[in-house]
Amino acid sequence: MSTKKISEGTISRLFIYLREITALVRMNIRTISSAELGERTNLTDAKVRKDLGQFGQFGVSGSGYDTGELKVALERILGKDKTWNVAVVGTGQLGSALLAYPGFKQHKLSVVAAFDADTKKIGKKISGVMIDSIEDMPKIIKEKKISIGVVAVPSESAQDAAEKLVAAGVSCILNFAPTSLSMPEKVKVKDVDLSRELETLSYFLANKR
Amino acid sequence: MSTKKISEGTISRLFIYLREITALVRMNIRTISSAELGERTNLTDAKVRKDLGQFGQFGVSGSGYDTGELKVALERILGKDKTWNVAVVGTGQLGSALLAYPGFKQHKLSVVAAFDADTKKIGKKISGVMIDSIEDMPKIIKEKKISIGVVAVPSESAQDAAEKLVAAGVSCILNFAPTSLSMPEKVKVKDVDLSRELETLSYFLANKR
DNA sequence: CAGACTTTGTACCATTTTTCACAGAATAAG
DNA sequence: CTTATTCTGTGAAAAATGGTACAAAGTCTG
Repeated sequence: MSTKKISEGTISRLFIYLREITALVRMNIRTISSAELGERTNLTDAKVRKDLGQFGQFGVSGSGYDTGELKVALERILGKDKTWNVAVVGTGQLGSALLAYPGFKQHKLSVVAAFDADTKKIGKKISGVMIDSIEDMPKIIKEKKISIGVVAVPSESAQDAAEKLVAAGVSCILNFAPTSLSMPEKVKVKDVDLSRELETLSYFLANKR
Repeated sequence: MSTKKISEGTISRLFIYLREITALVRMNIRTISSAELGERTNLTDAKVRKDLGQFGQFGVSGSGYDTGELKVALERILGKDKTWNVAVVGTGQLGSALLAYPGFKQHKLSVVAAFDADTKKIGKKISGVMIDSIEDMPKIIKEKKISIGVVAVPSESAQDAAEKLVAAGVSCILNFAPTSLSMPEKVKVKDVDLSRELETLSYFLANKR
């Protein structure tokens, strides 16, 4: 394994490159230059080369990158060959939508458990996933080898839900609650806050010249 | 207006501060120090002061920030005093969920139009919003003074949908399609790509040591 | 009202990220 | 084979971001 640490920005962009490269392969385009890949992803050629360069030398001077080769390399780098198990906490409007969301499966993530505090919901199924009691979380997380927890509860309960997930053993949290979670260093937290995205747009509109 | 450009990161954090401050005001807490605000938002005191400092001097040495005053100031800075109109293109699974999403209203965004290419859907309502034909987009966007367009169509049609929105007059795009949109400089594009967030988590899991 | 304490605003420094720019490698053309 | 062209990989410069530290300003206490 390479020793230097790769920035989150780079990782995020690698997925963008992979998406584009996959489309190119499908179109039977065999090679692409950093300049054109940059064009297609709205990034600069230098950034493309720097990002890719961190993992070795894929390019060929004078002709560019071989799409097929690059696709395989990126998939390996990005760990697209493994599947991870996911648990969703909260089965309200948002939680239910997430349970139905096909994107998890598409990205090798398998939603294998759902939890809710409402005892009336326990034992029922949503999109084929059984709803369990929060109390059974430690047992189920361990049994089903779940490593990603999705927090889809109201803000007030978000910190608590996240702590329970971490205590039960997950190492990544995907947080949909619009609140800042305090988590130990070792836990990876990813906030998905649609409100804030929307608000940023408001700011742009209010301040555009 | 201040002349220097404010970074997107700062803007995003201002909304976090505002959220926290709003909660504090509700709890009748009158002042707060940058240190404590930082604690509550998982940011450092210096960053809080630096962010706020870019818009003037709100703090009082020795006692901190007046929550009521700061709330008003932030709301003004962030344009929360105005309401913006939104149109959603695409009324499939995701589009429908967005039309039902209460977060828009909560953030002074009003979804006043929806468009779909499927003629069978036109004329129907989802969550109280009428679905119109893409052809009528220019007229409706203008009439209803819509400034934000939400792209909730499949990747293949995303670029086209975005271009139509921009041609009709919107200046911000919220893009849910997992593809990179090419847009004129002046248009603000915000990508919301749950897949990529998920994938980044996968990468973290695959490479955590 | 003096001295101890708190807390801001900012200048300075460190680190990370982005951009620039160019030597050298591969290709293409005559 | 030689020359022109394309395009990578990467140092070095520049910009952005984040963190430290402290003077100055305000508050609190007796």
